[in-house]
Amino acid sequence: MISIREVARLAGVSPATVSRVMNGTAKVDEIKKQKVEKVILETGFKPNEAARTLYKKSAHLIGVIVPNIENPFFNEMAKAIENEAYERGYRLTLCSSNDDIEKEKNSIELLGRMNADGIILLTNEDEILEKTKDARIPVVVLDRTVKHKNEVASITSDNYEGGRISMEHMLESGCKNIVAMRGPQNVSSGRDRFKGYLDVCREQHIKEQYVDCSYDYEDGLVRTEEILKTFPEVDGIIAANDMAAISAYKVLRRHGKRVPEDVQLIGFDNIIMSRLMTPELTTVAQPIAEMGAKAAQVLIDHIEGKEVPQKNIFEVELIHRETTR
Amino acid sequence: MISIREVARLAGVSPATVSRVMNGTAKVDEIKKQKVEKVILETGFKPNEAARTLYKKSAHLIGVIVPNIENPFFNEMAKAIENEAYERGYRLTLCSSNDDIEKEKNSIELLGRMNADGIILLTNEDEILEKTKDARIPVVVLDRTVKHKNEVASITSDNYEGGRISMEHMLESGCKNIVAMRGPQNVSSGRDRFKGYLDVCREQHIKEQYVDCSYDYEDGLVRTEEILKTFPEVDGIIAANDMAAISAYKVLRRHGKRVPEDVQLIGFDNIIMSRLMTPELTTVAQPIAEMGAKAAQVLIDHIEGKEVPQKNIFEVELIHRETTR
DNA sequence: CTGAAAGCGCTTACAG
DNA sequence: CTGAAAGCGCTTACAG
Repeated sequence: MISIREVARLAGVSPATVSRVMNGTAKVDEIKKQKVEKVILETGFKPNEAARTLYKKSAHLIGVIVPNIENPFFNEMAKAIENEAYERGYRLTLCSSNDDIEKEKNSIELLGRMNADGIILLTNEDEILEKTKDARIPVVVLDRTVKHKNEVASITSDNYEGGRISMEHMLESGCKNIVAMRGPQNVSSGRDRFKGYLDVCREQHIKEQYVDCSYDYEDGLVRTEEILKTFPEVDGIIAANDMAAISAYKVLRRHGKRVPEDVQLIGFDNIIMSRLMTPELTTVAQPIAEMGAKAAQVLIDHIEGKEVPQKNIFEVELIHRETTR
Repeated sequence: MISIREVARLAGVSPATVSRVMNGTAKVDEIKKQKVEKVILETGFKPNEAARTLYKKSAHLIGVIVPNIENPFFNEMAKAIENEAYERGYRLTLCSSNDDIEKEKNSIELLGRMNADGIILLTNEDEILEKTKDARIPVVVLDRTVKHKNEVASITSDNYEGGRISMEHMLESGCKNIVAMRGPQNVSSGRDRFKGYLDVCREQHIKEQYVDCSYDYEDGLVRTEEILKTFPEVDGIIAANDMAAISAYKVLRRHGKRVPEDVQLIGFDNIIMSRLMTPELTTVAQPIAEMGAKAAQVLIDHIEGKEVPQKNIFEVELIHRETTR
C-alpha cells in the first residue's frame, strides 16, 4: 500500500500539503493541488484510516447494540440507522448479544478500543448500561426511554397511543371478547402499550383480559395456546408485537379458527413480515425507518457538538389489513 | 483514555514490557507481570486498536458484501459468518448495496483503507469483482462459484441436487402439472437448480414448464400471476427460493387456490421465515449456518497462512412441511 | 528478561 | 501558501 509520503514525493510537495489537499483543510496553491490530485488518481492512493483514527481519536464509527439481531424489528432498525449514518460518513458495527451478555460486554469494550464515536442502544440490560457508562461514549437509546444521565437522548414511538389504537380498533371491528398479550414489563414499550389498552378498557367499562408474553415467536406460540385454554370464547387477540401475532395466527389455524371470521388479530410494529404473510397482518405501525434515521441523526449531531432534543417521540398509525374486519 | 505509557509508569516498567504482558509475546518476570496486570485492572486500561492496526496492518476485520441485506437469506448468512468470526477474534462489517453499486464500491474502498484482512462476497456483480481485485485483499465467495483467480475459495451448496430433489418430491407428491420458477441465470445457484429440475424432466420424459423469476418477493408475486395465467391447470409450483414461495402462496390464496390441496408448493433455502409462515413451507434446505461458518473459517485460515480447500460444497436436504402432501 | 528507540501513516500547530 | 517537526499509542527488532 502506497503512503502519503510517497504521494508527496511523486508530486514534489510535502506530506502536509497532500493531507491538506485530501481534506480541504487549508488553501493550497492551485498548481500543486492539481499535481497532487493527479498523483492520487494515478497511484490509487487511499489514506490509512488507522493512522487517521489514531491521531483524531475518532473512527467515525457508531456501535449499535441490540438484544437479538434475529428479531426482524431490530434488524430493520439497524438497517435504517446504517443508511443514515452512511450518509453522514459514519460506519456501523452491530453488536448482538443473543442472550450472551458476556459477548455484549466484550463488544462494548471493543467499541471503546476502536475509538467509536457513539453508541445506539436498543437494549434494556442494566449490566450493559453500566458498561456503556464507563466506556465514556455518548449513548442514544432507541425504543425505550432514558434511564441514566449519560444517555444523550431517546427515540421512541407513542406506544401508549398505540396500545389505545389497537384496543379501539378491535372494538370497532366488533370484537366482544378481546384478550391482550401483555408485553414484557421491564421495557417501556411493553408497559406503555399495555397501559393504553388498560385505559381504553376502563373508559369503556370493559373487563381487562390478558396473558403475559415476550416479544418472541416461540413464546407467542405458548401464550396463544394459553389464551385459547383460558379464554375459549376469545374473538379478538391483541398481540404483544407482530412476531407474537405471527405465532398467534399459526396457533389459531391449528385450532381450526378462521382469521378474521372467528378470531380477529392485530399486531404491533409493522415489520416487513407483517405484509408478506398471508393473510396480511393488521397492525399498529411504528415508523421504524424514521426512528432509526432519527437515532443516527441525533447521535451524530451530538457527536459533532450540536444541541439535540432529549425526547423524540414518533406517532403510530393503524395499518388495517386482513386479520381484522 | 489512559495509555500504555501511563500503565508502564504506574507499574514501574517500560511500555514494551506492558505490551509483552498484554499480548503474551515474550517471557516476562513473574513479579513484574503481576504488577502490570494489577495496574491494568485498576486503571481499566484498554489498548487502542487504531495504534495496533497501524503497526500490524491488520484490523482483524472482515468485510461481508451482500447484494441486499433485506433479503433474509443473506441476513442469516451474515449472522452465521459473524458468529464464527467472533469466535476467532475477528469483527465484521457488512456492506449492502441495495442496488446502489456506488455505495458498494465505496464500501470496498473503505475496507481497504481500514486495513481489513479479508472479504466474503455474496454478490455477483462484475464491477464489485473488479474492485475487490485491486483492493488486494483475499476474497472468499459464498453461494456462488469462483470466477477470478484472486478468489481464494468458494462455499456453495449442491444446488443441482437441490433442483432434482424438489422436482422429484413434487412428482412423488402426486403433482401432474408442475411449473418451475427459473431463478436468475446470471448466478450459479439459479442455473444449477434449474439444471437439476431439467434433468429430472428429461429422465422422466416430462415436458418442462417454467417462467423466469428473480429471488425477490415482489417479482415472485408477478411471476406467480404469470404462472396462473399461462398454466391454469398447474397443481405444483417449484419456487425459485423461499421468498418467491412466500409470494406464490399469497397469490394462490388470492385466486382461491388451496395449498396443498389444489396446488402444492416447494421453496428453496429454508430461511427462518419458511417455518414461521402458516402453512409451514416445504423446502429444500441449504445449511445456511454451516455455510456461513465455513466461509469465515476458510477465509480466516487463509489469512493466517493455512492451506484451505478451494471448493466447499454442502449437501442439501428436503424439509417436508405443510405445503406439499 | 528488559528498555530505548524506531516506526506504523497520518494530521496539525508552528514558524516562516 | 508551505514544510519540518512532533505526536497520536501501540509493537518489535535490537542491544544488553
